[in-house]
Amino acid sequence: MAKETKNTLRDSVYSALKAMIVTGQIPPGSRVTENDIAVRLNVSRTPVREAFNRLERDGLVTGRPRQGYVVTEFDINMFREAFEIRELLDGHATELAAAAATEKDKARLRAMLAECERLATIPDRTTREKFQELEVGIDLHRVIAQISGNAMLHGMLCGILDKCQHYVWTELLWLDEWKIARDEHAEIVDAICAGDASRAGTLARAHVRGSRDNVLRLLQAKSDYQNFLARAS
Amino acid sequence: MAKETKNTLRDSVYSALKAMIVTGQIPPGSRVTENDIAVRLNVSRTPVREAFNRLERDGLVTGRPRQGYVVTEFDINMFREAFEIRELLDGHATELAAAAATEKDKARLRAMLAECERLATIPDRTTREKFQELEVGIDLHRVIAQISGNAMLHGMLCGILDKCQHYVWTELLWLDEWKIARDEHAEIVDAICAGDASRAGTLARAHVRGSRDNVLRLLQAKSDYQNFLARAS
DNA sequence: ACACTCAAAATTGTATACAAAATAGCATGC
DNA sequence: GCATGCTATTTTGTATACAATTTTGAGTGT
Repeated sequence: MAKETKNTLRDSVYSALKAMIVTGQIPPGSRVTENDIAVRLNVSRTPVREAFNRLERDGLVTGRPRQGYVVTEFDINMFREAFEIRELLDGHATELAAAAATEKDKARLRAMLAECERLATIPDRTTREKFQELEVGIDLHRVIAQISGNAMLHGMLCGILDKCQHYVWTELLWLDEWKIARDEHAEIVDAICAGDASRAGTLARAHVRGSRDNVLRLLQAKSDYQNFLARAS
Repeated sequence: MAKETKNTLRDSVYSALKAMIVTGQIPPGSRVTENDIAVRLNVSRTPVREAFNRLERDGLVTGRPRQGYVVTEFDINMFREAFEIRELLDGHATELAAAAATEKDKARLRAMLAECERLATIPDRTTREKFQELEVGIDLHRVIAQISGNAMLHGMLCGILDKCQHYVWTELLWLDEWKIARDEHAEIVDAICAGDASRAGTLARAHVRGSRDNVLRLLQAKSDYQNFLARAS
């Protein structure tokens, strides 16, 4: 994941807070106060405030005047919305990337695929390694968007991926294998390397829909389970 | 334009600053200091800082540590990028809206069309009235995105529209008539009212491309003219 | 036991003071 | 005359003090 911490405290706090939220250390729905974070990171409230402001703009927290901040809870509906947009953006970015990719870009994409494959085939791998595989898999999409050459598209796609990242992670880590996703990634990269924009775009859109369905199925199962528990009590 | 000023100073400052930038009162490329704005709006630097932070996140200003803020200059390339994304989002939003619009929504869209028509046919109208026509025309797209039911899509589209608004305005205000845009808007609304999602989407995408070409032509002409001046001197 | 009031605690909103860094302008040396 | 280095100014970065508001909880009256 691209660490872009400038030298200012505000940016450090922003990165730190974002990481805590995205990785679920601060769970969705929990209330966070400026003071908590300020004390925890040993800085004053000012940089924390600014970090919160930016996170609110990112949609990762929501804050109401004089009532503090709450880590945004992502319900199934928001997830659907996000992936609907992601299908559009990712599909288009992949089309553009297929037309724009240089040899260096293609090598980079292939290297990421190889890294995924390596991480996937480690015997008795740890959670950390599964986590890394997911991370590289998501990063692949970021890099494709970057290759597309449309900086604004890249920025917006990164924003959406950040928002969904925690959910994708917490849900998908339950599975042991993502062979389908790996194969799909490989196909997309192939199409990009072949310069087949139309095919790359189609594959990318299908891939996003597939990921969405995967996570939705798990979210639904969890929801059903909780309903079952509630009814049983 | 939707005024969403909460009761906090920060939000007022944000709205005020955004309005000043979007309308070009603070021209692109100009440097703005926190103190200027603080004095101008008679508040302390704190809320101004936070407003700047949010504007930076919106992409309306760019700030580098200890060097202040600069109103983002939108070059032709960024404009192309923005409209490329807008075509995707607006097209999709319009498709969704055609499927989701209630009778009340349809009435609202038709009322906006009528308002455009009224403003366009005022004899000897002032710049203010031309300005209003453009504003309602852009708002139409915001409302369509809202009707789509995808809140995230709506938010992202509004962000892009804000970023482009100043450029669209300053360029298009040179023209006296936008009959083509008005006709296209009417067709789109018709398709939405008829529930024809596919046609509505296609029309919307074509409309965005048309608007883009209009503005690009003017931007290009201006650029050519400045090159001509530079070479003549 | 329940509801209502009021006060205290917690928390953000705003202002301001001070520190750190960058820029600009001036003076000095070559 | 030009470059270089230093200082003075400007401007943001951070901390902190205080104000405003919301929440919480205890205490009292019915």
